[in-house]
Amino acid sequence: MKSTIGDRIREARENKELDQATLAHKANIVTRTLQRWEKGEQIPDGISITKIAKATGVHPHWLLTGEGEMYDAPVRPSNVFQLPNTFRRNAKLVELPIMSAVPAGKLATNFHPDYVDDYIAVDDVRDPQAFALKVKGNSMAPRIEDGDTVVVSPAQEPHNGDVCVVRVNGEDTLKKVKFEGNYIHLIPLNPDFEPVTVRKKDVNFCWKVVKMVKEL
Amino acid sequence: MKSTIGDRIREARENKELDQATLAHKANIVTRTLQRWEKGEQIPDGISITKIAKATGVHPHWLLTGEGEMYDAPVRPSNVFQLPNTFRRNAKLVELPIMSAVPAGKLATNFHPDYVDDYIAVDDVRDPQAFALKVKGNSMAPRIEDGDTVVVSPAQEPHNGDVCVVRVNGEDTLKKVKFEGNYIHLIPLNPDFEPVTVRKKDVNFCWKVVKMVKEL
DNA sequence: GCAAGATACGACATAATTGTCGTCTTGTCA
DNA sequence: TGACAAGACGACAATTATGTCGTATCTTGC
Repeated sequence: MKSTIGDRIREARENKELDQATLAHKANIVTRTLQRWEKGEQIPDGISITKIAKATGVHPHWLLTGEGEMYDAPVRPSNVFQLPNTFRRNAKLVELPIMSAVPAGKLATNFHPDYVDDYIAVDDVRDPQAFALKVKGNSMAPRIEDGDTVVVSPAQEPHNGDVCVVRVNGEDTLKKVKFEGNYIHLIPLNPDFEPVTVRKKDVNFCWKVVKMVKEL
Repeated sequence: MKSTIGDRIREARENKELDQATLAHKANIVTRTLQRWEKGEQIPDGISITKIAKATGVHPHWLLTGEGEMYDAPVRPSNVFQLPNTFRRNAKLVELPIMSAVPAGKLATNFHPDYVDDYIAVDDVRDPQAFALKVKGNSMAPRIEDGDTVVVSPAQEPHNGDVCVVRVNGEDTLKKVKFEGNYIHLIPLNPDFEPVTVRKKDVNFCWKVVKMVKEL
């Protein structure tokens, strides 16, 4: 039972948590057309496939053929650890690896599989790249405290006000972000800490936090 | 000046030395349609693109977008699979992908990331292109046996007496090598097998084996 | 020059895709 | 219960792609 282009378009869209109208708009087509692709009633041309791939962040090769990697390797911590796709496709409850971020400076081993020390079960996380992190430090207190676990979803676009895991020049922090031109403001929730403004080009990645788990 | 899908179709076809009629037949379309694609007058749908890619042996991703590699690398595995550099920098302990070589004949898919089935941790391997292979066959017994894992370092120049992974006319073997003019002697360690002499130009690659891991 | 093979392209009918509009269903939430 | 968002889908016209046929151009080798 192999998947069709339509199936993969839908999977890519749902992983990004876009509705049909939004994705259609991004790809510069109308909703009805996207529906027909997803239903397998019609087949998109090459240029449209490229647009869909760009809008959903998946690899065009995967979208086209179903072979190879769904997402680009560099951003996916999944080459470190990945659950089989079949495990997630029809599952609302998934198990995610918990990585412990090592102290800054030891960049090379950050998010290394050797640092997977536990797993957490969460529901409704569809991003196959999602994983969990143990928080160190109290800059986000009281909402997020030292020792809490956060689930990050790299596939999702971060927006103003979102809490994100941000790596700036090799240093990882967990902050609320605000975008302004070429700069990003990193705002701790804890008033004991000062907001920081960094240049976008200094940011290695900015991953949206979609869930937070606190152990009592 | 960027190339279009049509340009790439033509390039792929000409590299394979197919005429329009032959390729069109392979892809189950008519010549006129192929002409219109190559001229950029019309745009093929996704399924057609896949067929063209298969018939010409190029990567669908390249055909579609012009990005990435056109072909599976015959001499260099780095584009096939590479761990992000950050995972290796300053690291003595690295994790390498284990590729399983698929049967000869399926040359194009040899060492393809889809065939990465496991990882092995080794220390002191600095070649960022290094990867691991599961050995098939017993021609190197008793020192290297079927099922063992070897680490190859394509960046290193092989010399007389080194054990290498050699691909001759599409067939992979693991032998001790000895260079002599335009010829290479491939010497099995197992006396049950005979040495073979091949011409250098028939050798697709010759990669030095730097480590061998045996599971007990 | 001539023949053969490969490519190019116009014209036309057919087939497929797309955009637009309207209606229907389902699930969610206040 | 009603309002609303997301999705599904039928119908129609407009657009685009495809197949078929005929003819023209261009090498290449004899």
